[in-house]
Formats: sequence, C-alpha cells, structure tokens
Amino acid sequence: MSTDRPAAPESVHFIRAIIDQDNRSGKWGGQVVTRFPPEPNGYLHIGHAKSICLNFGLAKEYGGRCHLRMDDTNPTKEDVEYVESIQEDVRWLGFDWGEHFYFASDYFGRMFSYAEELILKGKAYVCFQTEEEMRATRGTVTEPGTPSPWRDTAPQDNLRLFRQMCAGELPDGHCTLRAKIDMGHANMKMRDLPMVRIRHAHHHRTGDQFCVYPLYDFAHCLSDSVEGITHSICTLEFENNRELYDWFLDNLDGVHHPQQIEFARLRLSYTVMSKRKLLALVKEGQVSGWDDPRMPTIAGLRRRGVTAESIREFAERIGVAKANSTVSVELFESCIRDDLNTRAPRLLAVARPLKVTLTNWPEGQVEELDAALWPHDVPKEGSRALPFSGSLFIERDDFALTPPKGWHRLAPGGEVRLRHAYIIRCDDVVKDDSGEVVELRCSVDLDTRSGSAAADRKVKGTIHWVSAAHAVPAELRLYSRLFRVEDPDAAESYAEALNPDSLEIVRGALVEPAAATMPPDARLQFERQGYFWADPKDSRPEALVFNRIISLKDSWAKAQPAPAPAAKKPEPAKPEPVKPSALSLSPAAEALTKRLGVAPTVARVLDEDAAALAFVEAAIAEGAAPAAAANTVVNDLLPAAKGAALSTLSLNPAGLAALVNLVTKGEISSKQAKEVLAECLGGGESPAAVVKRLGLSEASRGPGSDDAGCLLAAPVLPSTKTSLRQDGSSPHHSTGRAFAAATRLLGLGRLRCSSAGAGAPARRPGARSTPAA
RNA sequence: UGGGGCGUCGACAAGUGGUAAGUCAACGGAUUUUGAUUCCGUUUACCGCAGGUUCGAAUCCUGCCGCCCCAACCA
Repeated sequence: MSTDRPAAPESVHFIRAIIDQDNRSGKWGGQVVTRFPPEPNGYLHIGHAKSICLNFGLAKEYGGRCHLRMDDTNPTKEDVEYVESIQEDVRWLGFDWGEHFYFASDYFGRMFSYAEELILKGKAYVCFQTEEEMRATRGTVTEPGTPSPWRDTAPQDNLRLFRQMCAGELPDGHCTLRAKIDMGHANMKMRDLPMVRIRHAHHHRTGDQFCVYPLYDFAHCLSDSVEGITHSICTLEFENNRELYDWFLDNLDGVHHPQQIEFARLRLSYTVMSKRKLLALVKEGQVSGWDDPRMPTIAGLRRRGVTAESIREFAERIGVAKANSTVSVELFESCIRDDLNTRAPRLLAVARPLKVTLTNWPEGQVEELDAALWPHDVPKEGSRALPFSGSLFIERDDFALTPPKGWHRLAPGGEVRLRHAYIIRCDDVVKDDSGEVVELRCSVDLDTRSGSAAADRKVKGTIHWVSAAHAVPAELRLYSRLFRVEDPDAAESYAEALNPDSLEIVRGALVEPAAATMPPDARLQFERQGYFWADPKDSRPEALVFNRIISLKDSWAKAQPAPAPAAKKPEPAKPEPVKPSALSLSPAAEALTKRLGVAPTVARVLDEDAAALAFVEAAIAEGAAPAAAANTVVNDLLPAAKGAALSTLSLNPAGLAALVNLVTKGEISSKQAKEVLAECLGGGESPAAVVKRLGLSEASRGPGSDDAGCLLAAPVLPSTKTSLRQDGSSPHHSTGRAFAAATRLLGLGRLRCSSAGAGAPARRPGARSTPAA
C-alpha cells in the first residue's frame, strides 16, 4: 500500500456524531451497517459519489459494512444496463460491498407478507379510487383530505382483495393497497399513502413472477429492515418520509428498525445533476453519451481521466451537512489538479504547431536531451530522452508579432528558452501570401543548453516545443465546462446555458515521442497546457487521442483583458447601509479594534475607560498578547473590581501578562485561566504559583484522555482512545471532546481547544487527507 | 395560509455558553527552465433580523424574516 501519511482527521460531521453517540450508548451494539440504494434507471453521477463515499466510507471507518442495493421497485423504468454500470462505477470509486449485493426485488415476497400483516391489523386497505380521485381527496397542505369509501373495509375482505391483486385477477390501476393512517394528517405523506400498485409489467429481474409492485415508502424501510441496516442515510427531500418509514416499522411485529438520517445532496455550480436533464443531454445528442467526458457522471469523469482518488477527496472536502448548498466547481477542479500534480509525469506537446528553423544549428544534427519527468518539488525520479534538432515546432500562441505588455514569450527579435533545451532568438518571420506567419527563423545560443555550465543565463520565458522529425501526430480533445452559466437549472433553456466551446477537437497536434510510449492509463501533463490521458475508447497506438482532463491554472490568460464576452462591469458602488455597531463606535475605539485585535464591544469599553486601557497597555508591555489581555481586562478584571480601580486588585499588569501567556502558550486553557484568575484575585498568589498548586499544567496531562474526571486533577494514563490510535494522527477530536466533556462535568463551560490552546496541532494547509482506497 | 427542514466570510464548512477553525476562490509577495507547482502573507465573518437571559450568547429563550421540501399508483 501507499506510504503516504495517514489521512488527516476528518471533520466530525453530524452523521459521524450520531454514530459516535450510538456507539457510546450501545444502541446498535457498536455495529454500523449502511447501504447505498440506487434505482437502476440511470447512470451514477458525482452527486451519487458523495453518497457512496459517505455510506461506504462510514462503514469502513467504523468497521462495519455497506450494502449495495438496487432499489428496483418500478419495472417500467429500470434496466439491467444500469444495474451493471452502477456496480462498475461503485467499484471504480474504490468501494467493495463484498457479499452484500442486493435487490429490493429479492424481498417482494416478504414485503407482501408484511402487507398482509398490516391488513390483518386493520392498518392497510385495498382502495379502488382512481389516481385522479385519490389526488382529489387527499386534501391540500392546509385542508385535510377525505377518507376513501373503501377505508373501512373489513380486514378479511381486504386480505381477499389483496390476494386477488397479487394473483393478477385485476387490471393495472384498478386498485391499490393503502396504508390506513390519517387523512387529516399535517404531513401529507401520512394521508393513507399507497403501498402496493398493480403493474402487469416485465421486471428486469423477477420477470413475470409479480404483477404487483411495492412503492418506495413501503419497500424502502422494509429493505433496510431485512438487511439489518443501522443507519439509513438519504437526502433531505425524504425528511417528510421519515415519519412514514417509522410508521411501517412500528406497526409490524418484531422487525428491525433502522434510523433514517437525511443530509443535503450535492449541487455543483456549472453542472446539472438531475437524471432527467442528463438523459436529455444524451438523447438530444448534446453529448456523445453517458460517458461523454463533459458529463458529471462517474462514467464521464472516468473517461475524462479524473481519478477515483480525487473524487473521494472532493467528497471529504465538501463535508456533510443539512443545509442546501451549491459547491463551486472550482473546489472539484482543485481536487483534480491536486491529485494530478503529483501523479502525472511532465511531457511536451504542441497543440497548434508553428514551424521554427534554427539557422545556426548544424545541418542534420540530432541531440538527445535527458529531460526530467518531474518538476523539482514532486519527489519522484525519472527522465526520458527528448530529441532536439534544427527543425522544430512551437505553440502558435507562444509567438506574437506585436507582443502585449508583460509578454514573456517569443516575439520578433526576442529571446525565449526552449524547455529542457536552448535559448533561441527570433531573427526572421516568414509569412505566406495572405500575411499569415508560417515560419520563424531563429538562432540558437549553443552555450545555453539546460544543465550545461553556461545555462544559467536568464530569459523571461520558457516555452514548449517538439522536434519536427521526431514528433508524433495526435488528436487533442480539449474539454471545458459543459455549461457556461453558474446555475444551468435556473436557465430558460439549454441553448442559452450550454457552453458552445465545451469541446474543442485539435487535430494535427504533435506530441514528443515519449508520449506515445506511456502506459495506456497514465495521466500526463503536457507542460503549460494541462493534464491529459489517452482516451480509453478512441486512442490507438497509430492514432493517438488525448483527452484534456483539466487545464493548468493560467494567471497570464486571466490577467489579460477578456476577449469576446463582455467583462462584468463593476457594480456601481452602492451606499452600504451603516451597521448600528459601526455607527456607535468612535474613531478611537475603531482604532483599538485594529490595534488590539478585539471585538468592537471590548474596544468601546477600553476607549471609555482610560485606566483599564492603561492596564491593558501595561500588560502588553510585560509581554501579554494584546487581544487576550484586553478581553481579560474587560470581561474579567473590570467585573471583578466591581467599580473600584483596577489597581486595588491583587493582580498587577505583569501578573495578567503571565496569566495570559500561560493560555497563549497552551499551558492552560482559557477556562482554567478563569479559575486561576479567581485564585489570584482571592489570595494574591501569582498565576504560575496557582497553576503549580492546582496541577493544571498541560504537561501533566495525557494527550487524549476521554476520562473527563481525570483531566484537571492528575496525570493520566493513556486512555483507550489514545492507545487505539496507532496511526500517528493527532487525536484532535477526542481531545476536544474530552475537554468539553470535562467542562460539562465540572460545570465550567467550554474550554478552548485551538492550535494556540490545548495543544492540538492545526491541520497544515497542503496536508490533505487521502482516504485509502 | 398546514407540516417538516435550513440560515456562520464570495463558495463549502467547523463550532453544542468563554471571546469565530480549515478548505476553495480572490488579492499581494518569494522561489521557479511549466505565467504551473510550492511557500509566505492579505482579505474588518459582530454568526438572517430584533429583543431577552447571562459577568459573558453563533451557541439558551421569545418574536420576526428568508430559502428548501411535501398534495406521483416515481425514487
């Protein structure tokens, strides 16, 4: 396996919190069983990936299991094609369901038995209302519905009727089995929802065995129940369904009852996610298929060259919460680049070639350069032979007849370095009859070969190139966002929302020979252009096709004036409504907020109390952190003085500084500081003395104790939690929680646990979690 | 005008009474034979609003406001 450092501690999102709580209370005996239950009626997309990573990830994290279950209760919509693609996609994402691959249709028989149980209990009835009648009698959100005429049929009659339904004696839509709950219920879902309907349809799996099929609400809770799911995680729109989920399970005898938990589904800017719209793109031919590299489907992303690792990292970075939100696609792109940066060896390729002839290069001479595959800051070794000759191609965009300001590339009379090779000067520009530049005649500075003694001469720019005689032709497919508007769902039509330039096919590109010999699944970087890989379907050794996975960031292009689409005009500065707190803050107080780094409320007090301010200043002079000193004076010392002068307190500025520094150095928490302060003010002891007497020093504490009672008292042995952590990662969360628990126990309120406080190292930027495959 | 949810920096998102993490984006700067990467720094988040409780509130209470979901024999 990889030698990467262990994953950074994940955030304890609310679902992890629920599971932690359940594990503490022993609700499920420490078991975690989740499931990912797609309906096999379409391809999985990045939104599903979030759910997959959540469900499978949680199971893995907690040593449980996650089932893959096809929610195939609607024979008219589902298909084996999708069953297969879903399995492939989940597996490709790096997850394993082991033996636990199920179909809701496996449980149809049991479900119908449960239906009979409800019928016999008078909790379900066969209803002969038409769809329209049912709709009409359901009422509205503000008015109750009216009971069905069949609502009070005797259980035995219902049982007979239901068996007729199941036996195929009744035509489609003739009747349904309904839950008998409450037609006046405030939750519309509870107004006698249908449980089973008649569909004389061929099911992709059960064939013609059944002509009745259960509906979602009835089927889903039972599928979960049968499989022993503990945490049934679904998206927010099912919140209203939870009451029904619980109702079915509560009204059946002796069934396992999982907990349904809802989270916000993923929405991504510049992306559509609904199956309907994705299907439309495919059907209308806007894309080449479900696996078109511009599609947000797993299949599309995979074909594009995006790795499973970057998708998993993305899922972790976006978090899990209950607030509807739209993640900006830049975050996803950042994950993709981040992954590819250390994965992709660097090669040279020219998309739109412009001929360059080196006038002073020895005729016919070919030099084989030894060119590193990795930049200096990627810790990987390796190089390839890169042929250099007197006849080259460079990127057309890297030459400008009249260079704009700040141009680093080639221009008439200008110099540029050829990557891994020499510095050249453009002496002549050859144009054709139409005036188009067709060739550059350049002289090469033979002393400047990369790596040679005199190579350190600096020029502004370095450009990529290929040797004409050695380059290999290739097709480049340059993909960019499918939609040009941030919220395509809000757009009036596809026509206006679609990005007409989402795919640019560049034929006649030239790649260096090494690019043709890379393993088929290798991700490459064509320097200065982007990350690519050979299209898995269309690329052949004799006809290379490279997909651009994602471009490199380009701060030069970004800084240039935008071309055609009018740049957003700056909003006329509208008068900001002045906030009340800002209004009442004097300029002097305002200055204090900046200088001391304190809240306006604190600054105001200090501004109006010269003695207090002087005290703070004195403490700062003694080495106290400004904000901490100010907050302590205002929030603690002033109230303690009860109106008297601060000098009457038995703590002087030096003492305050000492106390504050204990906190900022992480010796004690801010909560403990209160305690210490109280002691100081009471007895006149120095802060250090109090800390010593009470044994509060951080050094005397175990690193991650969960035993709150021990925390403040004495040295503790490594706790269970600590000893279980063998991965060397920081027990950040357990520490934080332990402190919180301790304070709750002692009635002290919250302790600080920040990078400056309780000794939990802050997560360094760049130290990203990399969930193991 | 019912019920169920949700509102913390431009975008995500921690935070669960002790003085607002992190990531992405943006903007500076350093290093760079990729205008990449990396590094360092910056960007006044008063926590939807208004009251209240408290020495102290994003966290508790009250009242408003806004957004999302629910009236398929879809899932």
